[in-house]
Amino acid sequence: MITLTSAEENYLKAIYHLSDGGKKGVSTNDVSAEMKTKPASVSDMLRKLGEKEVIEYRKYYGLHITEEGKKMALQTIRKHRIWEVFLVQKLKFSWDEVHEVADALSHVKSKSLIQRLDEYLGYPKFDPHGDPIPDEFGDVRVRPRLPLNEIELGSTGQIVAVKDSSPAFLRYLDKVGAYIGARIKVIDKTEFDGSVEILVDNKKSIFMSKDVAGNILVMV
Amino acid sequence: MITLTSAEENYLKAIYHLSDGGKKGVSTNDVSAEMKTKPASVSDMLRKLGEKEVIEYRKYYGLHITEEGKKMALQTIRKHRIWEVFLVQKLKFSWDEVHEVADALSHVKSKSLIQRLDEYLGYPKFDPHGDPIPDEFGDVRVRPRLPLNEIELGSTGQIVAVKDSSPAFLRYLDKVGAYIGARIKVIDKTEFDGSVEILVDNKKSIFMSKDVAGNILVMV
DNA sequence: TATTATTTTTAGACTTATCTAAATCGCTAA
DNA sequence: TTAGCGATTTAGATAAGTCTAAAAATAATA
Ligand SMILES: [Mn+2]
Ligand SMILES: [Mn+2]
Ligand SMILES: [Mn+2]
Ligand SMILES: [Mn+2]
Repeated sequence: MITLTSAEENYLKAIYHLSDGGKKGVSTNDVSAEMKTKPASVSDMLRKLGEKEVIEYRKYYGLHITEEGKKMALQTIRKHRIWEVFLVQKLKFSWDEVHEVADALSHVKSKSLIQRLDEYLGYPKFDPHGDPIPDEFGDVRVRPRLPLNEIELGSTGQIVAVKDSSPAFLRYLDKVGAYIGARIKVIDKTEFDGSVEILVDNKKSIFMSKDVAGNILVMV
Repeated sequence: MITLTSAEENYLKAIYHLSDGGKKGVSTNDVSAEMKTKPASVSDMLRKLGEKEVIEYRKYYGLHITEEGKKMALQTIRKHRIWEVFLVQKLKFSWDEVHEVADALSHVKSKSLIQRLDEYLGYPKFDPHGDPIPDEFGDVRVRPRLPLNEIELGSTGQIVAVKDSSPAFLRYLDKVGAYIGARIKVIDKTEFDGSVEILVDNKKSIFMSKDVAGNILVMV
């Protein structure tokens, strides 16, 4: 049975995201940028993760996550997202405050803690940012979703997730009144700059830049 | 502002308990036994805690906890006990399973997490083992309480806490039907071996050895 | 009080995770 | 085809927390 330290779990989770769920190879510098640690530290960590066979690592050529690595990354992601649900739903944190705390909580080692928490929360399928929560086997419920700026003029849909979970972006969405679950309709699109205007819940109209719209994911 | 690592917090908490809340001095070996680490490791840690002035440490002569140290220990204890309440009340852990997990959770660094959790739980005053939860200023609600074996024959009272929180002891209490909050009456005492017999909630009679009775705390 | 026993500390080693500085590799542009 | 640049790894250092073995200090006992 492979066990990972908290640091190893964090690196593996970052690698899973960078590799787009295992589809792409990842470089040392990619990981360095994501983890905000120096490339030298990353090299050392990649060697360790390679020895534990959660990644396939070739010196100077980057890495690929293994099937075992994917499984473990998904379990870490599962814990992280379940804790985020708890913090927002039960403790009334706002969705821009939970990432760091959930990270710390997700490293607490206990067989039953996450099962019981999951049960307590009613087996949530998505986290506060709309990201799917893998089940205990690592299976993920995929929802087809598109960036808001790619939705056709006149179409309706529902905001289901955000690509950017940074506090700055999330607080901006709070300010303008966009939220996960909102029903939207695209009422104007400007080709020139890619900006869009949407109607939220048939009430409020919001104008947003292409940049913002590209980070909002919609299910049509 | 003094900050402690998780290990330092754990040592300081142990020291607080060993010193009976600051009343007694504590030796290196005491701490070693409590923490299950070697005396050599303890010496090193005591030096660090001394430098941070949470204890007053004289080589070869043991230590005394300082006022600042007491405050910090009480905050760690507060977090630990609040998490224990959460695990038992909300996640349905049994009271013999929560200590380790609560320990890990209590080291998560976040200004607001414990405040919000405390609020969510309705500001509990006691943990699942009947131990008082210090408030955010470190103030503790003291309840006068006596070991069950020191209660007079014929007296009534209420079980309010346990001295021994080991899983083995707690599971034994579960088995015989003793629990925090139970109304009891001492219906027999044997001078010879110190054993007692009690009536729980005017229904069930329980016979217990002096050893067991001495670890049950009663408010008369 | 002198010797022995116990307690405590020091010295040196190991592990994990990080850094800086220096060396090395691989790719690309001349 | 090779010089040079950027990416990557290696080497060596640091910090925290632990250990074992040995030294030193204190306490107990004869
Ligand atoms: Mn997150
Ligand atoms: Mn999230
Ligand atoms: Mn406890
Ligand atoms: Mn407790």
